Amino acid sequence: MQGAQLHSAAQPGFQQRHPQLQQMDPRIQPQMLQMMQEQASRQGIAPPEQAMKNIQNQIKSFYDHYPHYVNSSPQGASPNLDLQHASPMIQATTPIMIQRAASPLNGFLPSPPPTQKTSGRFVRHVDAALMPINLANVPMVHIQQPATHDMPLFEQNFGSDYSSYQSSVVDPTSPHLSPERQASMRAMSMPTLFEDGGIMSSPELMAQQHMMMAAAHEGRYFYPDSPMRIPMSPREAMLASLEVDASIEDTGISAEEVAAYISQQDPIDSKWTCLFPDCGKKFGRKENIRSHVQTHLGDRQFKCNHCGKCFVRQHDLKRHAKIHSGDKPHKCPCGNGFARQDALTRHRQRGVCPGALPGFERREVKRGRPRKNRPELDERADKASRARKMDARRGSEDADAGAYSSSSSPSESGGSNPYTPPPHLDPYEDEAFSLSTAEGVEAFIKAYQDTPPTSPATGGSPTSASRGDGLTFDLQAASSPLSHHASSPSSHTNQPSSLTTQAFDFSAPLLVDHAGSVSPTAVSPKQIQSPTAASPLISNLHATPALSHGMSSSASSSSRPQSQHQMTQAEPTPGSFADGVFDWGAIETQPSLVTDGFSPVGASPAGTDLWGEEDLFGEGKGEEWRGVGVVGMDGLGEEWDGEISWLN
DNA sequence: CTGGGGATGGGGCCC
DNA sequence: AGGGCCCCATCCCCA
Repeated sequence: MQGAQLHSAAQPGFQQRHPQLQQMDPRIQPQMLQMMQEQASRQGIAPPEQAMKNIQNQIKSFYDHYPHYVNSSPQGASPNLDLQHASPMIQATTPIMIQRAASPLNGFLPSPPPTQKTSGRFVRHVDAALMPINLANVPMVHIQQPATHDMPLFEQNFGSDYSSYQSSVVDPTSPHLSPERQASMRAMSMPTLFEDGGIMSSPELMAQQHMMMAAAHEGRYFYPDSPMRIPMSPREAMLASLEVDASIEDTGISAEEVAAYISQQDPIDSKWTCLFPDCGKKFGRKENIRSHVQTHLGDRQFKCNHCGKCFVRQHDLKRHAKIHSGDKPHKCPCGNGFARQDALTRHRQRGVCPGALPGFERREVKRGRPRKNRPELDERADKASRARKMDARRGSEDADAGAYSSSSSPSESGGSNPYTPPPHLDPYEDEAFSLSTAEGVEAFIKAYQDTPPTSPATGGSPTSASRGDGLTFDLQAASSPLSHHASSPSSHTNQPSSLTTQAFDFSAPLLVDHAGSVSPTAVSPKQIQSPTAASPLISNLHATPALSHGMSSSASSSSRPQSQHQMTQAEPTPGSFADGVFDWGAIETQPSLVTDGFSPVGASPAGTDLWGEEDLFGEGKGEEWRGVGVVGMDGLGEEWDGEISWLN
């Protein structure tokens, strides 16, 4: 706003067209106007009359506010001379960012002396970056060397309160800056004023900035090019030593104000108490409570120029500044890197990787919501067996009573949906469904069956279930061996005669070949199938009963469109996928596993056993593989382990 | 789509 | 000055 006014304040002929500026205030020097003219001429925008008046008012306001800049000038009312004597920081040909947005005359008028209290406890945060590029936003100010060597010392002019100066050291070539940031800073570097009466080019400026940073790095906290070896202020030196793109903000909060919130040291515990309302924290060290109170007051003087965040302590600023470099020097043996040591320590203490620290056992990395606690396989099999016995008994009773419709429509089967387990039922947690008694099982099954359908259902039947594609599975054949197998899961491995059993045992993988027959042989993901053909194959499989696990093989083979299946016999790959990937849990640990979600395929007569399929795609162990998984759910609401037939 | 839960980023603060 | 702990916010993954 103000900047925009200044922005339009100058153009060629500006001085001639507006002599009233000097007429109004003789302190306005020709050089000053010349500066404005030069600056504005680069902007190329004509000043409206109102803008000129605004400038007049602003200049007048400035000198009304800081009259001593006129009176104290050894050479009369010369703002320019005041500039030279104002501060060695300004006098030195050093890139110092003067951020005093409160005055639109940045770079033209001397910085005011340390103010008395400015804005109470509120932070008077100044961010030049928010201002448009104009006269008020000249980030780099170069002032020529003073003609005289008897300039006043920095401290004489400004006392010890350097914090009143919102200055910063900016090094666009800092290795801590990203290339993008460096480029942007180079682009933002404005020509420098007053350098030998002219304008200093950006490369020269950057070279000097680099010199100063180098000096700071070597512990020589003087402004370069200064024959007087003008020392930096302590804060400037501190920032220079940090070698970060930072600046010091004037928050307007005095030390006295901070101290006002610090109690006297407790004679008993030798601690200081924070007097800020509703705080009362105690601190054992004065400096700690001081910075604590500063956080209350918002007295954050250390500003990161990269993101604008401010900190109470320079230590925090320095630590923060590292995040902008993207550097993560703290490496874990697992390959992860961290910007901070404590982050690495925490990571290794979690035991989520091979780099776990001694004493912190490595555990499986599993992000996201964990699965429901599942009993061991034997326990699940036992419970499922009990459930199926109940299922079979219920099924036969219902068959006698004609309770099940042979229709595939859920509405025709009384709305019961065998694919929709009641979400509120958990037989492991709900005492109302104690599965140790027949009544409990009955209650569970009934509640299960009464659950309204929430997805397309195929209905239930004492002897069959129908898929959406019209294929009917022999559920009687499925459920009976299941019960048998569930009680002795290991007795059926690799026995073609117990295909339906294997479908829910999942202790061995199955392969559905082009003929529709199911092979229990352990198969490799490297089924012979071109990657391009694999994808449509999966969709075809999904639409057809290619996954006949859990159903009779005759049913699946009879309806398979054989032309779409070009699989050949798989080769067992011991030690590879065949060892573990066919276990559902192991599958999930494979990276990049993608599934299309559960698609119901079949159900037991009483609806207590469900099974469906999932298309799968994954990458791992240097291979890319696709497959179709089968997952079952027993009458207890528990998932069975799944199974995958690898297609490529 | 939503919510739960673990991992990480990062600030406050202590030592 | 720097390391480390605590805590909170956010991200990410999953059900």
